[in-house]
Amino acid sequence: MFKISKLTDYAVVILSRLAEVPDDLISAAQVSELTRLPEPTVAKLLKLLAGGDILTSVRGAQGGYRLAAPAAEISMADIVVAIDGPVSLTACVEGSNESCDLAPCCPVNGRWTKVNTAVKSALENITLADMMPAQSGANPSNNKKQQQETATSKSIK
Amino acid sequence: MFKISKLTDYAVVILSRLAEVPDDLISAAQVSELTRLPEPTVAKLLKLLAGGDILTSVRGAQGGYRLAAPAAEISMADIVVAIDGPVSLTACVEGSNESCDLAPCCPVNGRWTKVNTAVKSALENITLADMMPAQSGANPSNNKKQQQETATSKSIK
DNA sequence: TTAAATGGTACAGAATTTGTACGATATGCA
DNA sequence: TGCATATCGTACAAATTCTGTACCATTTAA
Repeated sequence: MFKISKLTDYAVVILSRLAEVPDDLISAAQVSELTRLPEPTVAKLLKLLAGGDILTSVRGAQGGYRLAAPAAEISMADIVVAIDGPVSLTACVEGSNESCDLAPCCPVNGRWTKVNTAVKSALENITLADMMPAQSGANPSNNKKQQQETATSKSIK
Repeated sequence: MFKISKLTDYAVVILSRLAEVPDDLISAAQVSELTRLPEPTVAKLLKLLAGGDILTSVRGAQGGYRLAAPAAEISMADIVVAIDGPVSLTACVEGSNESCDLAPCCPVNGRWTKVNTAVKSALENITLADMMPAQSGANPSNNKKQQQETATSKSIK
């Protein structure tokens, strides 16, 4: 159904918790407690996020994880890539080496690239900071925008 | 991996074939032959597309399918919705009634809506015509629209 | 040296997607 | 009227992918 994986969803939950205390080093066990997510899953996600350079990890006793950059500099695209791998909507996207049996006669060969690029830039323009609840001084002007979604999709047809 | 379903991919292949002969009525068997896709799968897709008002169907002998609108008026969002259902990246998106166990303590509650909207509008700004190979006499006026997409998604943030 | 914590790999269960089949319904034609 | 053609709707099994968990190796502070 064209959805983001549950793990990516969890990742955002974890990251926004970490964004609240950007200077503290937090262990997987603590993150699990903060987010109420199962610890093995949390550990796996933290590893993936660290591998994607979204988190900085410190090994050894008293170690843990910390955001590698301010929340406003971490895009949704970064997170999705870290968890789910490169954004490639189909095998037909340029750069993907997967073969397509229909390639010779396929009329849309290579065309998905446009869609792929569009979706990717949509994800690049939303940051972790945008995903966080409006903090004390933040702007509370989201409600209007959210109701647009229905109207927008209707207007197409 | 954040990808579009294979069926949606097939659907675009089918639709672009049909777009080449917008006035002809074509049966599922013929579409199968044109696209080299298995017939049962083609039949299923055609049904879904007809249900989504992307194709017009004519029942009975000499019946078949035909595009319900010019290719330039069919957006990728329409196609994705017809095949995969409404675009809802996670359960947390407004409008979805799925419950989320973490709702009470979830810091990103409702925030996915922004991402959802951004992705949706990216899909709405690409039409079936954009997915087709540049035809001889076809109107080559799609390019402008495609550059808008980036601007559009930017304006979300 | 020991305990705390991450890093990497492997794996079973669950959920989703994919592809297929079958009977019902509608239409054109002889 | 009766038959052949072709869509419509539903149901289902196989295959793939996702999800969650466990285990052991490696690193570092005390």
